Amino acid sequence: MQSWIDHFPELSGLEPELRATLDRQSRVVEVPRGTVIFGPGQAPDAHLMVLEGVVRVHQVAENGREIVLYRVHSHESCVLTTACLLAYEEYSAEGIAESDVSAVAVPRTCFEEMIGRSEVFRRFVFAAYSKRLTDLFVTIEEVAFRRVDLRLAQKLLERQGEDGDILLTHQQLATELGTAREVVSRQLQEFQRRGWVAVARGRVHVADAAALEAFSRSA
Amino acid sequence: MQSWIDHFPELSGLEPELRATLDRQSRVVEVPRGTVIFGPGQAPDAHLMVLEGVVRVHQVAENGREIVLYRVHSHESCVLTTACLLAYEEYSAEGIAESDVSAVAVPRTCFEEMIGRSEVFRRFVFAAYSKRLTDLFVTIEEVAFRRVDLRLAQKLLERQGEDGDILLTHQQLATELGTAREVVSRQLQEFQRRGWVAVARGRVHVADAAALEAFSRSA
DNA sequence: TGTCTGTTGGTGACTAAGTCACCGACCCGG
DNA sequence: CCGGGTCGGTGACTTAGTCACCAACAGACA
Repeated sequence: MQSWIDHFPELSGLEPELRATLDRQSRVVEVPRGTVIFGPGQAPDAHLMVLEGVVRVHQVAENGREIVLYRVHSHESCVLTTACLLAYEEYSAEGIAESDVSAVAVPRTCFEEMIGRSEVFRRFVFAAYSKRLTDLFVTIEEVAFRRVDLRLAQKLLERQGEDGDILLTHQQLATELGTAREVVSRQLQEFQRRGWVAVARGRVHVADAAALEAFSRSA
Repeated sequence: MQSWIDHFPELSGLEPELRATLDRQSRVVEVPRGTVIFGPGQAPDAHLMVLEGVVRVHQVAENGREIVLYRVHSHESCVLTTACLLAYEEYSAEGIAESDVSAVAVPRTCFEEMIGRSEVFRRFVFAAYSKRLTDLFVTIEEVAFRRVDLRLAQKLLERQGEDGDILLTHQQLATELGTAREVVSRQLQEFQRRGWVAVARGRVHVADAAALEAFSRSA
């Protein structure tokens, strides 16, 4: 039998009976790009596991500035929905479907049953939690200690497409790094002067990935 | 019967049978001040719940700079040990006993049994996880967007003792905020000039808490 | 008691980053 | 082809972090 569960390698060892329960009680949901999945005042009612697409989690400060905390990709579990579910806590962070997303919604009762009865499922969930914690540790270290030019170079490499293009505005890049638009503009100018990128309205083209790579590693 | 479990209000509703199991299988450990509880290359072998004392979790960058991520206080659970236990992941963060600590060590098997069988215990653990995530979100926002002088003022208020004294060096305060020692020194000078604090070697005295408070809220 | 040593904090000069105000170029709908 | 909104560029300025260095201090010890 073919099921979404097959797409999650960590769940391959799931006990047959529990696997059937999970399959029966969960359902696939489609979320259009741009939907706010959770955020201040919006608690979800099920545990979400992403099948296809990307969810971006970011923090918005009162002064309006934003920073991207992390992303949830295909075949990852969105622990923040879980945390909301189980601890009834309020978050200032917001989760947005960055592309059209298809995900599996596991109802609360089913989630709890799985956690209780399956070692495999438990390990899956806790692994997702530790990944988030580690991601956040790294983010904090980068924001606190690493120079913006190095981080920008790295981000450009991360987010370039097949053709080396990045379809983001300077403001969006600034949000990725938690810095200001002007800073990104100036750094991109410098990168362009050095021949590493070509900038156009709403787009950055990586022209010399090797040089950017070397630069981003240089400290 | 008197047990350490009584000190954890979230566990008060624990099912009697499970409570007995937990009590029987766990043991209290004493950890002297300064002990590295977990860190790169040091995975713990049990889930830790703090009875008395404080554990500081901080991140050390390659360049040697440090930042305090969060603290685990009495009657809180140290989720990072759990994450290590269940996900076998490596962390760059380090946990240190900031004072003499007494804690309860719950062995892995017992922890898993409790998670599996008790809704109350499950909720306790997940609540601890969400608290950590939220703490980290706030930390990131502060580091990325808030001025150091405001954050320093806030930190001084947080960490002053009964008598208004803070027994930390400028370097230690800098680590609390993830900034540089010189920056802290200069800000403290300015605070002293304004009559808000009195600085001495290895010590800062809060002289006008109200003014610091107003200042730290001023943006 | 004086000396030595490691720790702590002070300082100036400089670079990096963030802020503010403003402008011009571009894009799309009408 | 006009007009409003978005996007990016710029100069002047403030805030933060870095670097190199020194002086004051505390505790160990001869």
